[in-house]
Amino acid sequence: MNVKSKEAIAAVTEDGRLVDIGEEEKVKNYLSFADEAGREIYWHSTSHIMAQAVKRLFPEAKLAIGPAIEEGFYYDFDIPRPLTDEDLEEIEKEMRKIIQEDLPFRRKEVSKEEAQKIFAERGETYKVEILEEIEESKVTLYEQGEFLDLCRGPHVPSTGYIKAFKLLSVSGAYWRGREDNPMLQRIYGISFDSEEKLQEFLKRREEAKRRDHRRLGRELDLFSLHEEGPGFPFFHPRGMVVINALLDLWRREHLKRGYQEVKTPMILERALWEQSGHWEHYRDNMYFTKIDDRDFAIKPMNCPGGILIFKSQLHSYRELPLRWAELGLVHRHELSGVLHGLMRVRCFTQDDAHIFMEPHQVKQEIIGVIELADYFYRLFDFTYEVELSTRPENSMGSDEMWDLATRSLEEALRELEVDYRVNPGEGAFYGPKIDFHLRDCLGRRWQCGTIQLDFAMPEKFDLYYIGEDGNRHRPVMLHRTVLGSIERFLGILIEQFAGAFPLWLAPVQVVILPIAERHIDYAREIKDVIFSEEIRVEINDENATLGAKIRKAEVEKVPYLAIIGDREMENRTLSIRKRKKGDIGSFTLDELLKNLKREIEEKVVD
RNA sequence: GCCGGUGUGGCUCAAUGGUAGAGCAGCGCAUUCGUAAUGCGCAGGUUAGCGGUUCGAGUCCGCUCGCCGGCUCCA
Repeated sequence: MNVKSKEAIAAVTEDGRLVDIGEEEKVKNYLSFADEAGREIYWHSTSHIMAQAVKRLFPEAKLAIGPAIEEGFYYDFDIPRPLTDEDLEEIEKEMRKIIQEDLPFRRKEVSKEEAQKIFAERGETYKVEILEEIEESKVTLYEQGEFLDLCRGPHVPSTGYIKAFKLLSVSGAYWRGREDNPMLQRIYGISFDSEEKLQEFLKRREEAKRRDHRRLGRELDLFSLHEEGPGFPFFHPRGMVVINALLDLWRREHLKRGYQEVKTPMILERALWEQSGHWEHYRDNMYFTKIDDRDFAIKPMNCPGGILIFKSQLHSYRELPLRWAELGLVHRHELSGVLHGLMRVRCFTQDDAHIFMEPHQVKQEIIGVIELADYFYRLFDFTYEVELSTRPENSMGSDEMWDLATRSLEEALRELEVDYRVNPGEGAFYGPKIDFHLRDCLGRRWQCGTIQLDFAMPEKFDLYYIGEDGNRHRPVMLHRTVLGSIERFLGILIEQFAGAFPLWLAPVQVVILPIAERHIDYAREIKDVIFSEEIRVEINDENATLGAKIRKAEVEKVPYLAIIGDREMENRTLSIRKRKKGDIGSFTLDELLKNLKREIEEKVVD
């Protein structure tokens, strides 16, 4: 938008700064709600309106921060009383008034000291605290009516610009995200430039709930969760079919890429975990037990086990890189409040692998893992986000080691031209990592694949191989997952497909529906043939109408239904119904089998 | 772990402090049916658990546990 239209809410200057309408000089273009930056301004402005409403209703409330987020905005308040849903309605009502009043957002530039004085007078202790950390001598304030906030801006010209909004939820949030700080009340909301868009958003959110893996997992009889094992999921026969179909492919692809499979015990002596550094850095997340008076730990990671295998033999440089994959069941004591269906659990199966290699092989191996992860994610049309996490505070190893490891990861990402974000201080305690994040049906991001480079563990365990020169050399170790946790990945898969898995993953691929009792024998014959072709087939011979059987199969999201009545028996054919599409016509058994096999082989995603 | 909410048959939900009920699913019987729900019947609950208030608690209060939405933390 180069011309200032009536939808314009802010502007971008030629040197790339975002400014208010009215402040603009040398404008490159104007922003509206249609622009990402415009939406952010719109949402941020709505958060100011919400804060104003809260201050009107709760004059004692103290303001913390109120940014725009990916979808919407929030504002944190320190209010003595917990807010209820009724309070939210009152706040919404007040916001409507403020929007009606069409108060202009006024920008003011003041000195930092002056700002501190203003906020101190108003009792806004959090704002004063924020000001203490601002280095610039000048700060900007935004004022609409009686409301004043410390803010960089820009904002929409006036409160009347906000056309439709809704407050979505209240929840607790630590001041500055630190556990030891007081807990504030955070109100989440969203706004749009039309009521229709708001309604569409709310509808989309409602529909997303129907894709929730926790709901579908129960409805499709894939898994269950029980009070008796919080965070420890139970997989049912149908869930295991999906997992095993996935793992079949996983094994084939790993074999193809030169991996070998290993398996290490779930319980290992505490001394091992002390040596690996887990005792020092990861103890709070571990479970412990005692056997014959010796202390053991339930493994939270698979690496020490893999290391013991490595150390069980002398290795030559000719063997490297050694790629050892392990579907390892790990247990981690996660805080009770973070458990979430299959996405966040206390025991999960990592599709782990440890690669032991020579230093010069590092980049190539990282590239290999990135490509493998990409293969799996593309298979399901997942879009994913990549993050590079650097050295955390509580970590082991030297700075040089960390620099080298971090650089290697960066180089591999650059070589493959992968877009990524840097996450400072978020690496593992033994090395930096590249993480792959997938999104669930509500847009929440979950880490799945990870590539962690580790120079520390080989040191701790004195790992070595014999080089070409006949001397001992230290291998570099790489920890990685591709799917991440099988549990989490299944959760994402369920939500991605809303339970309607591609044929190759579907727990039941074909259901045969005999129309009347006299068709059952023939239907069983057909079933046996399909079954012998390793296709997961069931027969619904219960005493119900065809319509009812079809409905049941559709609800269960079975990809193909084969209907058998008098006509089919006579012509030796099957009437085929495709999930969500309906009747697709008559096929001979051979034709059906050929089509099914092709669809399975090609792993068709529709 | 923290903040808030919440917990009634397998599932979805009813029940002014006064006898716990419905639909779906399940089971039985009848029906033998042509592309998303055939009919009738039966069974199923110490209202998450423990304690308290009360003549009387699913309902009010307290504690514990689970779950939901966030925060923090992570695959």
